[in-house]
Amino acid sequence: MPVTLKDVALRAGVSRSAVSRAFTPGASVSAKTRAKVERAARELGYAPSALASALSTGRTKLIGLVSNNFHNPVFLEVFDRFTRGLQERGLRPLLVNLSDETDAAQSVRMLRQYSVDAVIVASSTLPPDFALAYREAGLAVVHSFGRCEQHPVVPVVGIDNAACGRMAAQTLAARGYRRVAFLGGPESATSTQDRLAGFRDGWPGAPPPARFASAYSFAAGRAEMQRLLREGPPAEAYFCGDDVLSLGALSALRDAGYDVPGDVGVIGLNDMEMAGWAGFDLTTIRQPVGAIIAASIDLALMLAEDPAMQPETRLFPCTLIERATLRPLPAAAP
Amino acid sequence: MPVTLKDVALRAGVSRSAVSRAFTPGASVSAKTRAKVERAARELGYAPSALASALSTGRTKLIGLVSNNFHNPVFLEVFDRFTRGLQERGLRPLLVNLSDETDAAQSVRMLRQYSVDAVIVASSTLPPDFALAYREAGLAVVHSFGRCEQHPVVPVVGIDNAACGRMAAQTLAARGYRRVAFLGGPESATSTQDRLAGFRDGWPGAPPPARFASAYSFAAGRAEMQRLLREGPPAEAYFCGDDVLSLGALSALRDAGYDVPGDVGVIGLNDMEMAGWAGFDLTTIRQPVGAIIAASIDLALMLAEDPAMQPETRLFPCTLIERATLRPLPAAAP
DNA sequence: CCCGCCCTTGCAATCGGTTGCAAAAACAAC
DNA sequence: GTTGTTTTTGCAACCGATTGCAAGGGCGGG
Repeated sequence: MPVTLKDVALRAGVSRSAVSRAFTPGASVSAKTRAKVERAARELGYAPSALASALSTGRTKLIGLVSNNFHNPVFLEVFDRFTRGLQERGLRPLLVNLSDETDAAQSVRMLRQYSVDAVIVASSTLPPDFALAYREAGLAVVHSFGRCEQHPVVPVVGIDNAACGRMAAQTLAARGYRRVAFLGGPESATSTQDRLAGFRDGWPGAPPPARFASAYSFAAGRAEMQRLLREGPPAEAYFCGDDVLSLGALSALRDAGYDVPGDVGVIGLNDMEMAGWAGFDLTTIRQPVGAIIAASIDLALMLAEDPAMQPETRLFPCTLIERATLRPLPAAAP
Repeated sequence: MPVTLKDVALRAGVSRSAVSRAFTPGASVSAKTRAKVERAARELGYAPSALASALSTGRTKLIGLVSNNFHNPVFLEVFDRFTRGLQERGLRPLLVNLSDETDAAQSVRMLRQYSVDAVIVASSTLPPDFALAYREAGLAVVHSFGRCEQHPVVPVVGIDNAACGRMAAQTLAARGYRRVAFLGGPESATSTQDRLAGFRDGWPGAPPPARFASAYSFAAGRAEMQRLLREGPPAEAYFCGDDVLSLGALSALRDAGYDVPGDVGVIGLNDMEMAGWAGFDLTTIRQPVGAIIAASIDLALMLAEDPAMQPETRLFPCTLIERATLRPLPAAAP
C-alpha cells in the first residue's frame, strides 16, 4: 500500500539512488532525471520515510520537548511557540509530560529509543541536575526557563531571575511601599530561590519575609495567601513569583475584603496573556517568552550539530509592564 | 557511540536474533539466553532503536496529535491528559500545531513521513472534512471534540452539542429568564452551529438571537460583548459557546456596569479549570474531557489495529455545574 | 542407547532509505 | 576524432532492527 522509493524508481525508470538524490538537496542529479523522478513521485503520491532515512543519516528531525508544567496557563503559550518554531525549521516536537514522575531515567530511555536530535527541557521548576541526566545519556539538551549559572552544565536559556527580583524590589520601593513580602512558587524551584534572593538583594530595608506556594498554580497561590491572611494583616505589597500565583493571591485578597491596589499592591512575573485580561490588569514583569524559545531552538540545533559545544547561558532582559495592581509612582518632587 | 543490538549480541555471545527475541515479549527464548542478553544489555546501557524496529514491524508507536487551538486554556488540560494517556499506553505524541495553516496536505505529508500509527485531531473548530483528508491519505484518524454525526466519515468522540444547547436553554428557562441570547465562537465552527441549534430547539419561546465571536478566546468574547452592548441593552442571560468566551463576555459586562448575575446571567460550556477560580465562579456545562480523551485514544488504537473498522461516534453526557453567574432556581411552588 | 518431538537458535532476507566508489556519459578543448 | 575533465549514474554495502525457515540441541519414552 505505501509507496516506496523503489516504486518511484521503477516508474521513473531510474535507479533507487537517483530517486534518493533527487530528494536530497545539494546532491548530484541532472535536471532531466530530477524532473522524471519528481513527476513519478507526484503521480504515485510518494512521501519519503523519515524513519528509514533517519536510520542511515542518524538525524530524525525529532526534538524531545519535555515539561512538567501543564497547569500554568503560560505554558500553553510556550507550547504554541515551541511547536511553531520547530515546525518552521522542519522539525517535529515529541512531547513528553513529566507530571507523573520526576525520574529522568524513563524519559531518557524513551528519547534515546526514538533517537531525537535534541531535547529541550522547558521548566522553571526542575533542578539543573535534571537536564544533566539527559546530557550524561549522550543527548543534546537545552534547559529553557532554567537557572542561569556562571558555568552551566548544560546550555540554559532564560531570564536573570535575581535581576527580576531586584527590579520588583526597586519598583515597589519607588512607589513608596515599606512593608513588602515575597510570595513564591515551590521553595525547591531554583526560579523561586533566585527571584527571592534578588528581591531581598534589591530591597533597601531589612530582608522582606517570604512565603512559598506549593506549586505554580492559581489554587496554590490563593491557598497560600489565605493562610497568610489568617495569620495576620497582609503586607503593603507582594512580589509574586509568577503571574498565575499572583492571580490566585489577588482573588484571596479581594475575597477577604482588601482592595488592590488600594489596600495591597501586587506585582507578578511572566506577563502571560491572562495577566492583561480586563478584570485582572496585573502589573507584572514581562519575560520575553518568544525570544527565549527561539534561542532555545537555536542552541538545541547547534548542540545537535556539535555535541562538544561548550554549554553557554543565554539571558534575556525583562521589562516592567505597568497595569493596575500597584499604586502609581508619586509625582516627582518639584 | 550508540549501543546497538549487534554489540549486545557480541557481548552476550549469542546471535542478533536472540537479542531481538529477548526483547520481544512472547518470542521463543530460553531463560538462560534471556538472562545472558539482559545482563549484557544492562551492562552496555542498551536501548533498542524504535526507528529501526518500526521499519520492520510497521508500527512506530507514534501518535500524531493535531490541534489548532493554542489560545483556549482548556487545551492545556487537553494536552496534559492526552500526553499522559498516551504515555501510559507506551505511545508517544507527535504534536502538530495547525495555527498557521488550515491546509491539511502539509501535515498529512509529514505525518505519513513519520508513519505515525494513528492521528488524533483535537479541535472543535475544524470541519469534519479536515479529518477526512487524513483518512483519505490512509492514516488512522480520530476526531476528538468534533461534530457527532449519525454516519460519521471518521470516528468522532465528543459531546452532543445540540443536547448541550438544549440543556442551556432549559436551565435558563427554569430560572425564569425570558429574553436570552446566544454568544458563540466562530460561526463556521460546527460546535458553534450545533450548540446554537440545540439552544434554539430547547428554548420554549421564539428563537433567541445569536452573535458570534471571531474565535474561542477571551479577547474575542469580550470584544463581541462590547460590540453588542454598544448596540443596545444586553439580554437577560447569555448562553456562551465556551468558557473562555464567557469570561471575556463577563468582563465586558462588568466593565459596563452590569452586575452578574444580578442584571445579566451567563452560562458557559466546558468547565475548564479556570471557570471554577474564585472571582469567576462561572456556571457552566461540563464537558467530560477526561473520558473523551480516553475514548479517543482507545478508538485510535482500535483503528490502527483494524483500518477497515467502521467509523463510529462516541458521545459523552454533559452535566450542569452550578456556580454563581446565573440567578438561583425559584423556590418550588408549594 | 536410540528415536522422535519440540523448543532454541542462527542464518539470511527484509524493512526504506543513504552513500562511497567506480563506471559511464557528457562536455570541452585540441 | 581523440584526449582529458567533470557530471551523472548505478551498484552494493550499510543503518538497526525483525522474522521465516531450517538446523541444532535437549529431553522423554521405549
